[in-house]
Amino acid sequence: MSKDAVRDKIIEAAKCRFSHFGYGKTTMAEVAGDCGMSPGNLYRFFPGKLDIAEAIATEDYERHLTHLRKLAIATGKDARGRLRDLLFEELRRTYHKLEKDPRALEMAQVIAHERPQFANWMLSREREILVELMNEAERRGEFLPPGDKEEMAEMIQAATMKFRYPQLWTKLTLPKLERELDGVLKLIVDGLCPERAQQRAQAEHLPAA
Amino acid sequence: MSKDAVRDKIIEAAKCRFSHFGYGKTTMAEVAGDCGMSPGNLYRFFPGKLDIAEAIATEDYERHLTHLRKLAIATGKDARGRLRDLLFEELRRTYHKLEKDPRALEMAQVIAHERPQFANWMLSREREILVELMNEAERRGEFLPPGDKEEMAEMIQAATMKFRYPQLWTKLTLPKLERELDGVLKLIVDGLCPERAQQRAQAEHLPAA
DNA sequence: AGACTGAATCGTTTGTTGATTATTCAGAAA
DNA sequence: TTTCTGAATAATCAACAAACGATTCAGTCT
Repeated sequence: MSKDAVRDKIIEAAKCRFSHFGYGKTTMAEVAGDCGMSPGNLYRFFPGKLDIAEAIATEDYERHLTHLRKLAIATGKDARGRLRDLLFEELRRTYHKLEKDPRALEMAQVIAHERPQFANWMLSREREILVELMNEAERRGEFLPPGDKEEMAEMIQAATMKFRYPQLWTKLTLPKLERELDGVLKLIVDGLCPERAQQRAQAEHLPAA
Repeated sequence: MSKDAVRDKIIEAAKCRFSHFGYGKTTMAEVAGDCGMSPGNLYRFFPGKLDIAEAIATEDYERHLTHLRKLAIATGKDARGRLRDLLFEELRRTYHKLEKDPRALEMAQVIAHERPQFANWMLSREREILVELMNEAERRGEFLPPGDKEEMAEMIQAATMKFRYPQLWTKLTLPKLERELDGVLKLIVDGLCPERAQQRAQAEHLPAA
């Protein structure tokens, strides 16, 4: 069997154990046993237990990212709608995952705690997609984000941080979170700047060109 | 001595102990001793140890709120500048407090954990100030926040959540946080909506009224 | 030689016991 | 009667020991 195939087998076995009994209650010996190998041999494929969990999380997140990418460039929606879909999908996914599945919550917490860089990696991958969304918007002439797109993506992430790991921050229910996210989206997209409304009022008084 | 005076004395003694030895390492017997009374007697003034901590935090936060209120209606700054001052003050205060003072961090964590409602109370008090800021802006004709002000304040808080307890979320340094907050503020105030820029462009082509 | 095993190591978790301390309350003092 | 005390209670914490399990590596197998 190829090295990669063995790796996948280990990931599968671990995924099964982790989701059934939890990360903490799964031993390396058990995973090795499920794969028909000795515990020591696992270390030829992964540096440690945590790295197996990380591999599982990475695989899962990559799947999620391809989904988000589709939303980012979907036809039949304007840029605002696509951004909304993106952010809502993100919110719903983590909400449901952490809500109903204590195993997933445990893994998320362990990884967040032991591998702080992992969260940064996820954010940066998602930022790429936000940039894609803005590039697509520019291509379609929908959007004129002032300034650097990468920086804009960073700011969107900062402003929507509350909705990224919702249950770590608040005890709000999903509907409430969704209403708030809609509000923040509106804030981000429309702004509340003074000239804005003045301009809009001005524009309404112009004769239709 | 009046009941209130005794209460204050207890708060003073506890504040002294908490800031010197920490909440966990301070016993009710010690606080009572400092006040020249028996431990049991404390319970005629406070329901429990945690309530003393809460009273201290409340007092401290009220002081902070009056400071914020001044910033919210300060003359010589436009609404945007006042909002910026407000949010920056909030960020700097908590950053420094939690950064250099492990005792304050401990108290914040204990209260946040045992009295989840307290954080909500703080948010709602701050929201009042945001509403004041917007009312003042309206009075001065600086601002035209569309829609309900209370709701707008809620959204501003949601979008700036990351900067409220910065060290719980990230390991970013204060300068980086400040740069990000500026970016988010820009996002909030200006928005990145398509029409916005179009309108601005349009407005530039208008003859000066 | 390279792939693998499994016993030994060593850090972590778990469980236990004793001490400490928040909280209560029967009664003493005012 | 009201205010306060301090011993009694019950919950929590700290320290220590035992068990467990991640990781290593000397040695076996192919």
